[in-house]
Amino acid sequence: MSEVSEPQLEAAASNAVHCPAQNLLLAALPRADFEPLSSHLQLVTLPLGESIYTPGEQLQHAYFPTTAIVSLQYFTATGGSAELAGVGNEGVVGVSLFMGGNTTPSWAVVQTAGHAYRLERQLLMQEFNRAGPLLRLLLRYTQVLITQMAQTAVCNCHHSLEQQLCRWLLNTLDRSPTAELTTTQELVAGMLGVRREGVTEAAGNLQRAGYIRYRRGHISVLDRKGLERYACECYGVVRREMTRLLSDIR
Amino acid sequence: MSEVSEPQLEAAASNAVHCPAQNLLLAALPRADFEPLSSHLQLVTLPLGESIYTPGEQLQHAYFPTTAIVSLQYFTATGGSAELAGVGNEGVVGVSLFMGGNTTPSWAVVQTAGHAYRLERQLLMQEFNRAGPLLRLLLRYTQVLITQMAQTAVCNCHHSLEQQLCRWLLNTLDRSPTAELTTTQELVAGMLGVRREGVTEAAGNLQRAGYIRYRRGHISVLDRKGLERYACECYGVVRREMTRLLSDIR
DNA sequence: GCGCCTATGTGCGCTAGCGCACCGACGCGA
DNA sequence: TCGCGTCGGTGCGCTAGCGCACATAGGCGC
Repeated sequence: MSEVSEPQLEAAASNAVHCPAQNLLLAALPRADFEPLSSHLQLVTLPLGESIYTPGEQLQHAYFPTTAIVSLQYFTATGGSAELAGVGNEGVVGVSLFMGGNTTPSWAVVQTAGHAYRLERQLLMQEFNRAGPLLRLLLRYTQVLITQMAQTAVCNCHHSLEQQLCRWLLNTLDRSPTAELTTTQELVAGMLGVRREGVTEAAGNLQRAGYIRYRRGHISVLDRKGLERYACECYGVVRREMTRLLSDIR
Repeated sequence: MSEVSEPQLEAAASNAVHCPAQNLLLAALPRADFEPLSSHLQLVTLPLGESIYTPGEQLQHAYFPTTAIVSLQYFTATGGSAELAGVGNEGVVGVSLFMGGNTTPSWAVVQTAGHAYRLERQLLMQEFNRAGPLLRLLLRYTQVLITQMAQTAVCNCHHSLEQQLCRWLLNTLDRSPTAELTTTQELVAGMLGVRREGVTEAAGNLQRAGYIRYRRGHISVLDRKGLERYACECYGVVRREMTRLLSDIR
């Protein structure tokens, strides 16, 4: 497990290409509600493997990813692991802040390096407690997160490793700007809670089928439709629920 | 799947032994916040197998179980099923009401017949939108639900059928007044997302070990400590999180 | 008390995925 | 350009749990 260190604050000069509206939740916030927060949003760089939070750790910030992808993971007492859900620019890391628990038994680990805006706990809670659009937005998103976890539970139980891999690839693809993912089979195995060798085999099959191509730490998706056909229902269920819950907000 | 019918409203005469405070969330509500709701809480009888809600169904009530136990379940396209979480007198069925989605892709099915108080959507939302203790209480509980689902996902992935059975028995036991559970191995199999025969074998082992005894539709827990030792960490994680999140409310 | 429905027991072949061991080879950094 | 660390490929025996088929038996309703 990587050290828990402070994410690096961006120098103001490099902010030019970044903007809070790259995060869909922040973008969905009415101007009047966004304004008071905007000056307090700090752009941070999230390197691969960084822990955003760990079990029992008191959260001090909520993170709104723009280009980074964060994975909510649990690590078992016997060294196993499993991804519970992923968070990209459609969401926020740290729902336990406003749900009231402040910590969780799981980790939030950066799965794809990138950027996020973070907001201090007090400021988030101030705005949240005004019971306005931010509250509604965050609760809606939390329901999306619940759906993801539920579907992960089902998928672990009933679907083959290959189907799960398809689901995972599609989910990650939806949060990526390109069709090229930077990750190793070892990391993917950790997400799916299976052996690395199992992923090798499944990925090999998908490559032979022409859906993906990979080499040392990179996976390119060649045929998205193909993956969708191969994937189990779980991908679609979460996808639909995500659009349903988050689209009519804007 | 059983028909979705209106739960039976209790005749006023039989209310004597029932009381909203049997539900821990309602009991935790300060008097001033409980009062305006109290006259609108309807006692309902929930028979085994009844659906409280189904995928896509617009929820009209939230249900606060007292003696009933409700199971949140997902049914796959291929006829499989899995329990995502259970709800007893510690919680509420229908969090999607106040989370804003109003429906979920899953079912809520009565797993142990009993009673619940239900509250109309509008009334719940009125009180919820006042952003007072009820809101905080319900969000806290929702985090407990999230923890349950997360742990279910992990457990499905890493722990043996026997361990999962122990976890399930303990969870159900915690929500039951007696050490005698009324359920069939077939139903339990549906909850755990495994074959009925698998449950027969696992339950047989637990019986041989002296932890439980069962006969046609009944399971008695003889040695709770034994089950706890045999169970995986998942039971404890959820249990601790539940006490942490819900105890300091009262 | 009888009959039947439904819950439970059991056996058997099968498969997915595990655990382990070891190899090959890519590509980064010096 | 070389070396080495990390990533990916492969083989093998093993086990948990599946799918199916069928036997047994508890207990409810008449």
